[in-house]
Amino acid sequence: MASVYVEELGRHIGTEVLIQGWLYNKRSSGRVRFVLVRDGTGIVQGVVTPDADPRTFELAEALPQEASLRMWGTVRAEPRAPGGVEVAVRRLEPVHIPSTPFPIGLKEHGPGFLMDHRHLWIRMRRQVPLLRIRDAVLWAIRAFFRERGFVATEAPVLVGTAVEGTTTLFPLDYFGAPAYLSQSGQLYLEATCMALGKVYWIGPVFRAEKSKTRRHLTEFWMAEAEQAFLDHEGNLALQEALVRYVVEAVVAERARELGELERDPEALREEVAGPFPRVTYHEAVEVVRKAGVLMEVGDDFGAPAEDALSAHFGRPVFVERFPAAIKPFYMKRDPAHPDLALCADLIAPEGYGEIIGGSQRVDTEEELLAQLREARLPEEPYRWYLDLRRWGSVPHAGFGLGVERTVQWIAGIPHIREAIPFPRTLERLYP
RNA sequence: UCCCCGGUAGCUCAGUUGGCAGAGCAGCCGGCUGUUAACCGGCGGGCCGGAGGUUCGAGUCCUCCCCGGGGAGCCA
Repeated sequence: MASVYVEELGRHIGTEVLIQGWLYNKRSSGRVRFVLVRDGTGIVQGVVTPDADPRTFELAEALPQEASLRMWGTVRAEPRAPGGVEVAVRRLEPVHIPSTPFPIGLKEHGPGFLMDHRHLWIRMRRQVPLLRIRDAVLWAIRAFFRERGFVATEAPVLVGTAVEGTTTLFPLDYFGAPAYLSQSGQLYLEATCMALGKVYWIGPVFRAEKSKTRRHLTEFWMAEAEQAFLDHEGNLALQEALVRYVVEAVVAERARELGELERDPEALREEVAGPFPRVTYHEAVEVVRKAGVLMEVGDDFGAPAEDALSAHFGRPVFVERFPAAIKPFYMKRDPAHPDLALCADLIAPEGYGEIIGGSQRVDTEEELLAQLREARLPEEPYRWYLDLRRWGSVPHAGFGLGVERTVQWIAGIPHIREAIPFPRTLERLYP
């Protein structure tokens, strides 16, 4: 008999099926025993009565949590069941019976304990739907870019040049030469977009920031896009379309999982329904100050400032045209205001922080040399990058979207460490 | 790097002005024919993070260290 996944059971009502999975929980009321079996797509309750064979009836009482098993039985509609169906069990067959109790119970645990057992924690309620939502976010990003003719490409993870400041790089020894783990694939995407027109990649990037907050990881995934002949305005339109597309796709494909996380899909939809508000850096500073958060013009937005913006607009909001002095060297200046950069950050609603940073890039060698000098960066490591401005340079723009922050926002979870299977944080490299 | 909170049973925690180490869950044994983190009865389970100090006496007070969590700065 071919096996069936829990998520498909609704199509098999009245027939006998085989389910292969793990024992999530069991309950007993004397002569009626209940086994909750999970298989990655969902959890279903099997009902075992003395009508089943004696071995099966005994197993329903004796199997410990996380025993792996095969379960044969008839699917029936059951209004009391969370998924609407349950299985009248004919036979249980263990695949592996643990000899020691599973460390993670169904009651509360502390974050330290759970993180020590992350490799097992990912099997539990909340973690499974969360990782399924992450999957949907990643597929939606790929689908969006594919529909628009972007070419999926790759940037190296081992690099010899820093994109941003060198203090946040992980250094390593590359056969005796200094090298780093990449903080961003952007510079390389600028090169590939001159070859392929419009490109994107999704990959891991690394920041050696000593950040201990609920929205930081040292290793996280970025979805970065770069398009030739795209200007600042077009860049914002692209980002807005992407974020709306991703939210709509996740709401459509993972409504059940959002429900399991008690995330209201309609509230999410509403947040991305209309055009995203846009404010300039200077307007944003005013909003933040009126909200009572102290900051000076010329400062970057801290977490309290982002939260104030987020609370004020209640939807994703673009903050554009930051002072060039607080932004990286590769951003093009606003021709009307040379002290401002043609850039924007997208701040997620509900205090989830910045999820996108993007800009139009410098497109002449002279400007780039001048801005490298202003940033006190050496010219030599950027020789190849300067080359891009020597042969057929064009206006171009792009952005990077933080995948985990996006998952965190869409899933509505308080801590970013649950938005990736194996988070890397300041004090944690294991498991 | 700085600030705040915490570390007691496998897990989550309580532990009074310093005076015999506790509960719930998990485990084991038993009960219950519809349970939804089921419920009911019983049993076992401790280097109170580590070192030093104060004291007749320290889980409790003091000092230092280690570990975890939250936040700042920085960032997506």
